[in-house]
Amino acid sequence: MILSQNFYQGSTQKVAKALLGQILVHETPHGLSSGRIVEVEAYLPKNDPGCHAARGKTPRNSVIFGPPGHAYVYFCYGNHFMFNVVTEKEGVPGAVLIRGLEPIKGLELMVQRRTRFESHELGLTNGPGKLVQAMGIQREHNRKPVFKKPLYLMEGERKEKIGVTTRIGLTEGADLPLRFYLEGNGYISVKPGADRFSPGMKKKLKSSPLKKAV
DNA sequence: AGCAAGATTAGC
DNA sequence: CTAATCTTGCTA
Repeated sequence: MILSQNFYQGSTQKVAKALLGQILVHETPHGLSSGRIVEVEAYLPKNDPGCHAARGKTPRNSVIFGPPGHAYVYFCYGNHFMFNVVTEKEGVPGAVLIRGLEPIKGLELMVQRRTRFESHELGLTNGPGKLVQAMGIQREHNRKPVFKKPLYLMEGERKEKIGVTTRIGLTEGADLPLRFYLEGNGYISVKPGADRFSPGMKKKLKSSPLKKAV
């Protein structure tokens, strides 16, 4: 069953956890590829400086303010796209970033889409930029519904426990525990406990070394 | 109009 | 550890 639009209209954190274990599917002329969601991050409507919507509505982020169940595809660092699903009812800005997939179908297709990097299977979908590439998600998918073909989410299964950590790579709101993942899964982008800083955060730390980031 | 920063990745 | 790479949004 394809997840219906009302699956996404709840609170962002709730939807983020509910998305773990669900299946992301993309049907293209080249074939079908799919993967199970194993890692996500929540971006909240309120008190979340890390959310793109935190500084108000702009042409780029306006889709997060719109109705739930739509894709927010964001171009980052000049090389990579991020795939988010819009949450909350219309007018309330919230989104969930998909950060890790466990490949199910279309492995060949995924490898093909990422061949130029000669990635091994584990490196195929264990990161937001990677899975977007492996699934063949593109700029055009921005603002498209994810409760309709060709790019949509299906009901999956979750047996694993949900782990929680802070979000990865943020300069603002980096201390909030809004990253959720399936414990023990091999397709998690960054292992819990590993410290990693975004270029922006490094710069920030450098300019004020005394100001320790909690 | 110009510039800095960014929800990352791969390669040294 | 750091360059790559380019769009967006802010500042002048």
